[in-house]
Amino acid sequence: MPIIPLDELDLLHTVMCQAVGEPKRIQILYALADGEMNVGALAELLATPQPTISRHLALLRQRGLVKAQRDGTSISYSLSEPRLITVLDTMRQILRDVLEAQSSVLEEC
Amino acid sequence: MPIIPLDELDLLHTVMCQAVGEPKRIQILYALADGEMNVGALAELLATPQPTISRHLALLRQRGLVKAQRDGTSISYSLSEPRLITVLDTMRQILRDVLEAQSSVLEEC
DNA sequence: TTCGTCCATTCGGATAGCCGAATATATCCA
DNA sequence: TGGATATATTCGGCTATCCGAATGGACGAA
Repeated sequence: MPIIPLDELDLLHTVMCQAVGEPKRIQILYALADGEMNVGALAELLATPQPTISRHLALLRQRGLVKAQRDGTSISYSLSEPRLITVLDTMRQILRDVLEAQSSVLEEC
Repeated sequence: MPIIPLDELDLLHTVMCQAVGEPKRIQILYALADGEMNVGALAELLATPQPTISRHLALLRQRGLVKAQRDGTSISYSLSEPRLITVLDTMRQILRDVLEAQSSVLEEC
């Protein structure tokens, strides 16, 4: 396989990897996997201040991973890329296997 | 779906997401997808100083995502989780579709 | 044992990302 | 219009992470 250009990997990192590079954002993505939800509901469900939720949503929205739809005075967010949940589920499965294979993985972290 | 505990998501983030949270590390993982390689070869292939490569490899090794095997005076690294490449390929596909669907995704980043 | 090679680690400075608090914007209703 | 609700943005400070340079440690050959 040829080396993938660093430009493409930078883009992959910026758009996809950085998006899941924060636990709270992963939590938001999983919450939206159950269906669209507005900002206030997300803030309450995740027990997180509303500006924090809005900032994370703005980042995900700029990357095209979630969609926003205004509904009166509130705004509902939904996943625009459900495959992202598949990716996260696969990573969770890998995580389980890695932890099982080497239960001392995190001793140095 | 119930909320995934924040503890598990923290672990997922620390072990998996953070591992791919740096373009150079993604490049290393793809290089190792073609077969095991030692540190010097990686440094040359990726045109990167050896200490930088070693630091990234140490992080991946601590998380159980690559394996190290000493061979005389050099050390060969290989993927211990080839599924990680599948995950990255899926993210690249999602990236392509997202960019196609919304070619101005990155205008605000 | 000593040197040369390969790899790992440490240190300091710089940068990027996150959060809380405060503030701004937008929509609806009276 | 004016006020109330819902969401977005900005600002300052903090922490985490990266890199380059220098150093340290391990192995093999002579």
